[in-house]
Amino acid sequence: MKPVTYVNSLFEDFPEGAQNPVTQKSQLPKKRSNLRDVAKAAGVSVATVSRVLNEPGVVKPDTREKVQAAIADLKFVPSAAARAINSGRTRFVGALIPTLDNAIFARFLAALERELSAHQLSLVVATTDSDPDIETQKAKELVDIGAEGLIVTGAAHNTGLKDLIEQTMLPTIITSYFDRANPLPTIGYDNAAAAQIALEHLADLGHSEIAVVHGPVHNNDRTRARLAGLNASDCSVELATHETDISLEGGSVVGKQIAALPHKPDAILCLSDVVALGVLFGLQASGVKVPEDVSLVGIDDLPSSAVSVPPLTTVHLPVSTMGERAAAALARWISDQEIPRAEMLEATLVQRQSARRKT
Amino acid sequence: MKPVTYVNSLFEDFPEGAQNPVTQKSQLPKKRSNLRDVAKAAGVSVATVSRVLNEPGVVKPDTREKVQAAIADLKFVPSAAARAINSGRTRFVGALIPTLDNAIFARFLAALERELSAHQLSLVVATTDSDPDIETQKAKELVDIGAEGLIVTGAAHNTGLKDLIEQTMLPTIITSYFDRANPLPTIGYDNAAAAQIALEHLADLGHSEIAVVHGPVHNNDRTRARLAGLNASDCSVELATHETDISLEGGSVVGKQIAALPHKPDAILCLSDVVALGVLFGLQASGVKVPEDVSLVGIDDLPSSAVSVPPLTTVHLPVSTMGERAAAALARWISDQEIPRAEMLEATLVQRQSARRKT
DNA sequence: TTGACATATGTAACTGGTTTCATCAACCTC
DNA sequence: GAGGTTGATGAAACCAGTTACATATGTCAA
Repeated sequence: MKPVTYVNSLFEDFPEGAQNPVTQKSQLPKKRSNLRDVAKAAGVSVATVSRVLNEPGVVKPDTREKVQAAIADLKFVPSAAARAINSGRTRFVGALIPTLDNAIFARFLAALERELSAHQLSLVVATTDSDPDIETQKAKELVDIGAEGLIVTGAAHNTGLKDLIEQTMLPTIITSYFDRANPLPTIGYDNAAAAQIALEHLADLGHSEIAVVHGPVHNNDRTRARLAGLNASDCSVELATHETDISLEGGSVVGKQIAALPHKPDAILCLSDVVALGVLFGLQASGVKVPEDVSLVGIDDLPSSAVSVPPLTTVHLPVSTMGERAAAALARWISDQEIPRAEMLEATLVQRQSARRKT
Repeated sequence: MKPVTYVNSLFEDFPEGAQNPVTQKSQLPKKRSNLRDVAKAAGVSVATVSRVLNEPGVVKPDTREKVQAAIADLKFVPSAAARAINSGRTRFVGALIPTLDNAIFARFLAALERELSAHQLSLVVATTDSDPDIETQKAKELVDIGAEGLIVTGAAHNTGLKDLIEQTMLPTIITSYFDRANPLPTIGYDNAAAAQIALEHLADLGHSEIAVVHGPVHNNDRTRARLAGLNASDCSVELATHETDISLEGGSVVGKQIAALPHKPDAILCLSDVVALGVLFGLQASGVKVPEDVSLVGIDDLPSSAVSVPPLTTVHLPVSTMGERAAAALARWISDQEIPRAEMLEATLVQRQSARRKT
């Protein structure tokens, strides 16, 4: 074991301009003190120190004070690992998400973290870049450092990850996706239905030539499910699909392309709001007006969608609720061995001003 | 110790419509197998099993295979805690950030996580809502679960956190802030200078009446530093400050307020880009044109700033670089006990189309 | 044939906590 | 005053790994 050592001057000020020069190592290993040290210093047994830490009520007040003094004196900090080895609990779970760059995942994580925190669980975040191999790799790392459970995005994973989950029997919840028949519990929404809601709204408004802008279908079952929903719809519309990056830039590029089209579509359906906002910017930069010249709808309902000009008609995906539910379900799975049931959350249309009736 | 138990049917399919009903607990505790079990099954000693796990090269191929077979057979997964207790390493660090809702932190985290991952470190995220008490609380939880280091935002923290860091001697790096004289290493930019760059640009363009829109100053030393930079500037301009939430909505509200003003400012300086984009939306919704009627600049340089209409002139803050540097520095601090030096990253003006010369 | 040395494996101590069980004193009851 | 109960504490086992050291076997040179 390499003892962690410190330079003593860490908390002293150093002169201005003397660009903190401490690049040498410490001379005094000054080993971190442990339970035994504290027990010796306080003149009690290790059991008593442990009790002071965990059930202070059962030790006599003056003994307790002696121990606490020793703890403070030795700057004793209990080792998380040693505690974990006995309890079998590490008190954290891992979340595997494609990216942090899309606000939708940031919102999801925020809710997840909030609810996990309420259950005394911390959250380790790992981004996968939508690559199943990276996903599996990161999952292994999470297991390796002791994650007690996993939150994964979508239902498509490579066999490495499935094997890992099966072998370790790690409580794992699938989010952003709903499938009652999945062997692992899914907590999410029906992506196909969400896309259909958006499409039907456009059809209701009288639009029949619709451009669909979506992110990469490769390695993304949510996008594929949404596209499948569109194709399965019985609206009599004509769809032209455009694949691009799920980013403002990606959307903007497509927006400009569509603006340059000799024959423009009646409406544009973007399979996520970031892309929709990007398309809006791209159109506006090209002088195309929304919704006067073309209607635009998205899916997600990001905060930006409510304040953009015009505000974006979109399908609200309850990602915050999803985060809360997933966190609560995982917490109970871990603490009570209660396997969660699948939960479907409702996606709902939010009508704003970016889509209007065809004139 | 509560053994973690599982329902055996977890990976079996269940009939459609029978909404997975497994809410009962398992009958067979089926204790997780450990090193000793594997050793017994393979007919070798625990040391050999350990070697197969950690230095496979030194064990004879056929012994190794026997052991690996036993590992696979018993679905053995080494305990992270037991490993950590010997190595003293838990292989993860914590990051305390105000919120995930602002894309600037999401971008920072993404870079941080990427670089930490390259150093075999995982990242535990904790959001503080800019509340120093929550921050301290979460920091304690992070230490409690074994974080090997900490990344914190800004230099203002309550004494609880400072004591914790001092007592545990936990490697801790301050980001989003630069101060060579801080006892803890800071890796960030000069917030005052960043604000001055934006202000000087507006002054250079001939603007003299400038509205400043900023987030809450309470508990936010970065905002305060930026405001201080503005006040310390020798530009002969007149500043009117507006405080609002750091969000699109917050900015939008102020944008509408400014649009309704009988006497409008020449220019608007927003101390963060989210707010600037919100202001832009608010102005546009009120029929005020940027930059024709009023110039607008932000600070941060978010992806959205490059594609908005008009694209936003802003001050680029190198948060991705900051994330990488902080991760690298923390990783070396942890593994080599090498205390990082403070690093100042340059903030630079990015001229786009939202600010123009006063006519 | 023997000593030197490398290779492969096992034994047991060790990490830093928690927890069971035993001990002992003080108090209460009959 | 004997016997039972309660409260406070300690000794030692235990968790699941790693690792220092010892041992056994095999190879090669002298």
